[in-house]
This record gives sequence, structure tokens and C-alpha cells, in this order.
Amino acid sequence: MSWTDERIATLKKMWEGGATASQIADELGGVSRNAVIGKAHRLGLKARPSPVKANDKKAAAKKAAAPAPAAKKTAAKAPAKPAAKPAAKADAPAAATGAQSSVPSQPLPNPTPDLPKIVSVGPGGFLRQGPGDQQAPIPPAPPRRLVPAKPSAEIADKTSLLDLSDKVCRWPMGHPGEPDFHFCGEQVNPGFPYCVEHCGRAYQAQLPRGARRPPPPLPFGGPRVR
DNA sequence: CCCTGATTCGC
DNA sequence: GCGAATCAGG
Repeated sequence: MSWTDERIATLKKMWEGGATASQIADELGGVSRNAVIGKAHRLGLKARPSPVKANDKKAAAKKAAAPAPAAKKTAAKAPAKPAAKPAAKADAPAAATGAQSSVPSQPLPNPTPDLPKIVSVGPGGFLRQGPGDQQAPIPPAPPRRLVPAKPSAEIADKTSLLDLSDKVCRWPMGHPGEPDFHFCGEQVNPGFPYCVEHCGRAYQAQLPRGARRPPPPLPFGGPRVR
């Protein structure tokens, strides 16, 4: 697979949105986790909380000490190759949804504290939430069902990839590869690939500087939102 | 063990 | 430029 503009765009969005390299690779398909990371590097967007570099203090120290071990590494690598490396590539796509249950914590610093929650119902009757609402804590049990749970009606008028046209909003809903992945399908805002609502999401107006808050990266804003 | 991202380096 | 191999921390 090659890195088309769209694939790069998806990579960027997801990477900046906090998705892990594995997830991104998974969604893009045809690429490995390493490929994603490598590409991310080349795109210059490497800065992101990583498990290995989580150390604040050591990060600087490590950087300084990096060159020396590096040389050692290459030297050791060249002469002999241990071989025998169990390929851990084949990730079972079986449990696409449930498998990666570990959702990376959203690094976004409380994006919209003041704004009303953006919760709306799309064409298919599904619930959509803003990225800031992903981990909406509802511990005080309000016995309220948010989703009608009508799979049949839900899948009825979905806008699939094949249904896309320049008349229809291309905003992705859900994630590629999942059974209910589809597109918004609303009538587009003339001149844009999205409907009016999603244009507002895609093209964030630049507020006067000083009055800006970290904008929610979208789509693919967060890991697994539905 | 699994996961993660970072880095190197042959292609 | 690409990505497998490898490293290294959690």
C-alpha cells in the first residue's frame, strides 16, 4: 500500500487524536504498526505521549546518552544475527470491536468545559457525541437508555462507501471495517464535502488569538467512539 | 508475556 | 520514502 493523501490525512487525524499506532495501522489496513510510526515520524508529528518515553527526567538524560549506545547497537547488529524471531504480526481481526478494549486515555485537556454537550442523532438514529464527551461519566446511575437499540432500522439507511457522492456528506461515522461503519449522508454544504454541521467540525474557525482552546481533532477524534 | 512508541538502516 | 528489525519502557 502507498501513502495516499487520504491515508496520510487519516493517519494524522488519528495520531493527533490519540489513537495508538496499532489502531491506526489497523484502520488503514495494509500497513504495519511500524509503518505507521515510521510515517508519523517522517511527517514530523512524533511528539506524543509514549510509554517508553513517559519519563520526564530520563528523557533528557537518555537523549544525551543516546549516541553512544547507538554505535554499540549497530556494531553488535552487523556481525551476528540471532535470527529466530517469532513474528507477532498476525493480529486476529476476529474481535475487531471488543479486542482492543483498552482505550487510551484521552489526553485532551477538557476541551469544552462551558459548552453544552454536543449530542445529536444522525440519519440512522444512532447517537453521536463530541470527542470531549467520550468518557462522559455517568456513574450516578441515571437509568436512561440513550440508544434505541434498533439494529435493523439502524442499518437501514446507512450511507455506505458506495453511496457517497458529491451531494452527500462524507463525514465518517464509526470506524472502517466495523459492521456499522458508514458516512453521515446528509446533504452537503454546497462547495464542501460535508454537510453544514460537519463543516463546522471539519473547519474550525480560528478565534481571535488568546481566546482559543485546544480544538477537538476530528474525525476519528477518539478511539472507538459510537 | 503483552502492549506502547522510537530509532536505525537496508532497501 | 518506506518499513522490518530492533530497542526500550510500562
